[in-house]
Order: sequence, then structure tokens, then C-alpha cells
Amino acid sequence: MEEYAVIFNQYLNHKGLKLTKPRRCILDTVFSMHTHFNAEELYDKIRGKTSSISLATVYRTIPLLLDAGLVQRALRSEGRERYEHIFGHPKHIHWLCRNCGDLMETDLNTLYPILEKQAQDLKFKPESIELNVKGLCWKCIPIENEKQSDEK
Amino acid sequence: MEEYAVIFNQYLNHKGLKLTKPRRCILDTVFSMHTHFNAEELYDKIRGKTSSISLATVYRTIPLLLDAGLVQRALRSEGRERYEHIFGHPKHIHWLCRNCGDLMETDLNTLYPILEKQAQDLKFKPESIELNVKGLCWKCIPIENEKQSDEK
DNA sequence: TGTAATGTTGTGAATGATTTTCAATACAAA
DNA sequence: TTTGTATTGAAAATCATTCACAACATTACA
Ligand SMILES: [Mn+2]
Ligand SMILES: [Mn+2]
Ligand SMILES: [Zn+2]
Ligand SMILES: [Zn+2]
Repeated sequence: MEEYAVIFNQYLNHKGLKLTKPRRCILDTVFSMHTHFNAEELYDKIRGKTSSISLATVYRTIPLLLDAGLVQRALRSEGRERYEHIFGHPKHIHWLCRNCGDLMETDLNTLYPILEKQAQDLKFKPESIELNVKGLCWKCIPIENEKQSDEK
Repeated sequence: MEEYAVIFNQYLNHKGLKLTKPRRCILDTVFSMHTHFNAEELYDKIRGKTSSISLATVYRTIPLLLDAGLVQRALRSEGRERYEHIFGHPKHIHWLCRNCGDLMETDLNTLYPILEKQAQDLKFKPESIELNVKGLCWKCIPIENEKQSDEK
């Protein structure tokens, strides 16, 4: 069994729940995708497989995956929650271009010491961190500049 | 005219729009509130005043305030977007307790040098930053510990 | 072995925040 | 005044997410 499945199984047992076939299928699909996804995209991906699972079950399973620490919320977009699996992934910063929608990621580790210091001062026990920067990517900066000079 | 109103007015002119009475009222209400708010809370606050404004107009005005740089999205909660005015406010980190819902804020300035370095490397032009930490506040850490020992 | 208890699922309906539609208004320029 | 454009409130529509519920599956245990 894959390590993520072991973790999910342990989590479920701990909660008195079981790693059923639908849950297993959703779990595997989540770890087969290496991009951010929303509930519907996850559902669509599963539909292609032999076993078909209802959208409601997908929605029901996501909170379990979050709670188990295997998945985290990513940048919400177009009115939908987006997620990404995080097992084995280093935490990262999201850089979203407001013009073309491109998403870049960079390391968050360098910020840890400062954040931990602040957490200590607050006596806060962090469990998840979300750092999103919105702006313009290198491709869109010149485009925006043109617009501005047009307006003049 | 208050400085925030000057800024909003300039922004609207730039877009070929006008600072109407409803917009002015919404703007003032936003700057009279010093907590995070959602669309409905803002609407409720306005209802108390002499001039009554429709919820649709509130929803229509919020994106303008965001775009003008006077308001930013804060931590989304309970399925609703939350906002806060930012004119004259230093950017800050949000620390949300997943148990009691308490929200704390700390300074973001100390993280700037590192973020700017990364932005340079990406050739990214940041326009807004959102840093949210979820976990347990000092009041709830002991409560959570009790739960865990109960379970054993 | 049968049966109760409990958790799980798919289906379809409900919920509710946000957006859209549309007819009426405001207001400024011609 | 006439005309054009932006703005508004009210009501309806949208649509992601949750809920209700009946049918199943699996285990506990008499
Ligand atoms: Mn990511
Ligand atoms: Mn804040
Ligand atoms: Zn871009
Ligand atoms: Zn707390």
C-alpha cells in the first residue's frame, strides 16, 4: 500500500471510519494529479475510470483528506475551492497573475524562521499556512505597460 | 473630502464612473468599520442609516473598492468572502484559531525582503499579498490536549 | 446462522452567496 | 428638450456545495 494510503487508512481508523472502495479511488485519483484541482475536476477525472463515484461522495471525502493532512486548500478561483495533495510536497508560495491566470510556486521554507518566531510570541500552534501573492507575471508586465500608455 | 474618498473618486473618474450617493455611502461605511466584514454585514450596517441601499449595489461596489486598492479580501469564512479596508493599514498576517474562531493579526513587514527577493527572481510584480495561518490559539491548545488524552 | 447496529453511498432536492436581468432613474451634454 | 450613458433596486437566475433519505455493506454478537 502506498504511504499516503497508509496514512489515510490510519486516519480513518482513528475516526472509526473505513477505507472503502470509493474513498480509495478518490484518494488515488488525488495523488495521480499533480496540479491544483477543484471538486468537479476531480469528479471528472474519476468518471473516466471503471468505477464511477457520485459527486456527493467526492465532496464528502475532500474534508477527510484535508483533516488527514494529505490535501490542502489552494488558491480559490472562479468561485470554487481548489485543492492540492501535499504529502511529500514542500509548502510553497502561490504567485497568481491577475492578467493571464498563470500560477507559479516558490519555496516557503525561507520564511519559516520568522513565522515561527511570531507564532511563539502569539503562543499560536500553526497547522496550515497559505501564502498567496497576486499581481502580474513577467509576460504580462509589458502588456499592462502598453495599456497604460494607450490611455494617456 | 477624506483621503480615501479622494482616491476612490480618482479611481472612478479614471474608469469613467461617478462617485454617486450610494457608492459614497458604502465607502464611508466600509471605513467606519474596523473589523473584517462580509457583504451582508456591510449591508446591515448601511440599513441602519437614513439612506437605504440594495444588497445588489453593495455587491457591485465591493469589486470597485478592491480594484481601487482601498479594500482587500481577508480570510474567507463560513462560505462567505470577507473584506477589510486597507487604506492606511499596514499589511498583516492573519492567524485563525480553528477551534474558537479567534483571529489575530501580526506584522507582515519582516517578511518583505524575502518576498521581494523571490518576486525579483520570478520577474513578478506583486500587487496584493495574503498570508493566512490556521491552527490553535493559546486558549485552545490546552483544550485540544485534553481531548487527545480523553481518547486514549 | 440470523439479526441488529452502524457506517456508506447515489440520487435528487435544497440551500444560499453571489450575479444577472431589466425596467426605471439620474444626470450631463448637445 | 432630446439623447445617451451610467446607475439603481427588485426580483429572478446561477451554481457550488450540502442535505435528506432510502438502499447497501459490513461488522458485532445473540
Ligand atoms: Mn500549489
Ligand atoms: Mn485583517
Ligand atoms: Zn500573466
Ligand atoms: Zn482558539
